[in-house]
Amino acid sequence: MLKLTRKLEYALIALRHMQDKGDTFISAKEIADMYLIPQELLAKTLQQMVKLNYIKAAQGPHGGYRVRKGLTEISMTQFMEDLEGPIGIVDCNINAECIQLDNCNIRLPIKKINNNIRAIFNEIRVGDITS
Amino acid sequence: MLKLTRKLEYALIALRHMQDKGDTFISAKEIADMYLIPQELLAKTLQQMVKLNYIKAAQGPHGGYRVRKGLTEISMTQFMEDLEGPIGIVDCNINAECIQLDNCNIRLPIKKINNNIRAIFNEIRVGDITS
DNA sequence: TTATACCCGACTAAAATAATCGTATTAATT
DNA sequence: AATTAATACGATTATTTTAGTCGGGTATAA
Repeated sequence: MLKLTRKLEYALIALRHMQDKGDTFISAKEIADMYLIPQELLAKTLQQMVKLNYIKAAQGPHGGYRVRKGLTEISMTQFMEDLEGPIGIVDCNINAECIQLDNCNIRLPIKKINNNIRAIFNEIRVGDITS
Repeated sequence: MLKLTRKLEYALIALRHMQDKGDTFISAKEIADMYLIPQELLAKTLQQMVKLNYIKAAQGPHGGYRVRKGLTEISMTQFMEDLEGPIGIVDCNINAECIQLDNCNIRLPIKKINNNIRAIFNEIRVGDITS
């Protein structure tokens, strides 16, 4: 309940590690070995972040990934939703296709809580975690 | 990601419904029918809440459940943790048995976020949702 | 030309969550 | 006393989500 996914954890760990290394390209393997993360899984996450333009990749020997400038300024909400889709503590906050419709008697207060949580992650920058 | 469980939803829906009905005993069936909740599942949740002394049960025909006074004053944190166990957006906030130990480079900032979320639920009373 | 590293889709495994079933017990009603 | 409507509760199954693996491809430095 209320858990972050491993993917997000791995992404943040990798970002922080890369950030520490400045401009040099870091391979997925190096990070995976260092933090005991399954390499293939990490690689996929990194590839996703390349597509999102969060990081830059270089192929071939001595290749790897490095963080793009400015990444640290984006909010955790955006980061998380880019990687994992919309945040919603209950489904009706996301797809609105609940069978209960108006019959639900806790919809509004739950929605408020959801907004509170979103607000937390809006206040936090990726850089607050990775630098 | 960051979802509440159905069990909690069902529990809150049921509590609110019972609260609206005051002192009369409401059967699991009535609530299940009304909100299209699987009856057996709801029943189990209600039984758990009986054990937690959140509600009172009465067996036999015209039996059912009713809310105990004072329930609305307890915090959502307590409520959620009573029903589903400790809140932790990452595992190391709960069982502390992460293979990475000190090697983890995002432990502290994540812990802060976890505290922020817990703080939200500490501020909210069950009654804020069910009354 | 070889070794290293990214790329990417398909697949499998594991864990968490959700739901069901069967049997027993309780108590109001007839 | 029998019936019926309800809770109690453990065991089991099903579903969904999350996590992880595999295989074949492409790029590039040495």
